Amino acid sequence: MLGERWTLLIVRELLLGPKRFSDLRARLDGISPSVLTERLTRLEQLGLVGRFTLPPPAASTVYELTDHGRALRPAVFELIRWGGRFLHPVRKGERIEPDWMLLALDACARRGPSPPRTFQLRIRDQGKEAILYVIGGPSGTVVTDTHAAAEVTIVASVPATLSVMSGAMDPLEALKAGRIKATGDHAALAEFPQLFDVVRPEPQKRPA
Amino acid sequence: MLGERWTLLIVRELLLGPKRFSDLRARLDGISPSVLTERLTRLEQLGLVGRFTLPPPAASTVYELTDHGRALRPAVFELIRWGGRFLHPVRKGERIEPDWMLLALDACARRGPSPPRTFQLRIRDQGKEAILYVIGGPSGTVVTDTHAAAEVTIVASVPATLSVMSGAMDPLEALKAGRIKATGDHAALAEFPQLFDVVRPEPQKRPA
DNA sequence: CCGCATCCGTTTCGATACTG
DNA sequence: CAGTATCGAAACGGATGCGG
Repeated sequence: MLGERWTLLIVRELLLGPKRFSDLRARLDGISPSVLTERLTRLEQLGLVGRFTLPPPAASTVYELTDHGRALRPAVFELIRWGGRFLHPVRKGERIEPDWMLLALDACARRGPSPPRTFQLRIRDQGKEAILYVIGGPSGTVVTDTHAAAEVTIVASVPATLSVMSGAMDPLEALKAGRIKATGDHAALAEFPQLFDVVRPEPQKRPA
Repeated sequence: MLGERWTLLIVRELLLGPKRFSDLRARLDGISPSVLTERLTRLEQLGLVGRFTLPPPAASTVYELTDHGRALRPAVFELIRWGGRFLHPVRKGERIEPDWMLLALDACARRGPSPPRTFQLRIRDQGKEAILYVIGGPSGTVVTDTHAAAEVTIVASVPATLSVMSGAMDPLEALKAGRIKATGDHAALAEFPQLFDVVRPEPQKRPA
């Protein structure tokens, strides 16, 4: 059901929420409309994706994961965690949508105890921005909104975020070097990487 | 790296141990030799698979996962767990290799506390047999050999094993009905399903 | 615009035959 | 046994068109 090209990538996109046909097309580099149609139809038949028409005035079609589809989240997260090992350093021309980082940070959030801090993270790339909250404590989570006040707000690019969360670059050094910006309790910043479990990429191998 | 057809299935096969070209071909229904060659070559370039020549007198080539490849185990396991919801009942003509069940049982083994029993399981289908040990206790595991003595030995087909482990069929009833055979402490048999965390398939939906 | 359907040149696939 | 060679069928990417 999932082994064909594009299928798991479509599921990944829809894990971020319902999307329109053209949204999916724009976020999946190189997919052709006919293939996207075919995959969505098939995923709908399989019961992994539902198709809905928004009420007026929007009145456009959106695709959304069903319960069966959402159940793929742990599998996709494990694939994301695995893929992390090949992500350093980010290659030139590699497009990483900021809100993919929501999945990446969630997939890599430390499930055990971590410092009880709340960070607001604003990830910017190519005019797009994703805002998310990373919450430490007994069980870490990553969410798109929260009532808890963030002690620190970090503004960073996608590559800078990856470097800092993976521990490849120290947050305070990144701040000094201007790679990230931060407002709030700068001291808490040093604990940020402790909120994640990242497989450190070995410097040696970097397949094409 | 993994999105193409066959690739994840090849990884799944190799998670069970090193395999020869023709073994892989026989276990992947419908793959053509040229495609298998292409996929193996690519996986080797990517550093997920290694190719080795066995010392004489065997002197044949085997393919084996590298550390990077083996790191896919959690992702494959999550996919297996997810797929379990579509596995009941087993369709006619659906070929399930007995040793795939080693992966399935391992993927679904309850990670939390479970009854401290050891079961030997002999899964037979189409003249092939897989022998494995399911060990309960504080942390359940599934292995292919153990020094612990098994309290019960179960002999079952693939579909019967799936039915019993998922809780769809009670072990003692399965025994009475002749769907499985057992030697040893029959009373312990009733605890067998407690060694697994299985997503119970909803009877409603069963996509093609 | 959005959601496709259609067409077309290219790539890839599956099946089978064949070779070192 | 481990692939390579070949060939028709299917799938793909890209462009274009078209109705709502």
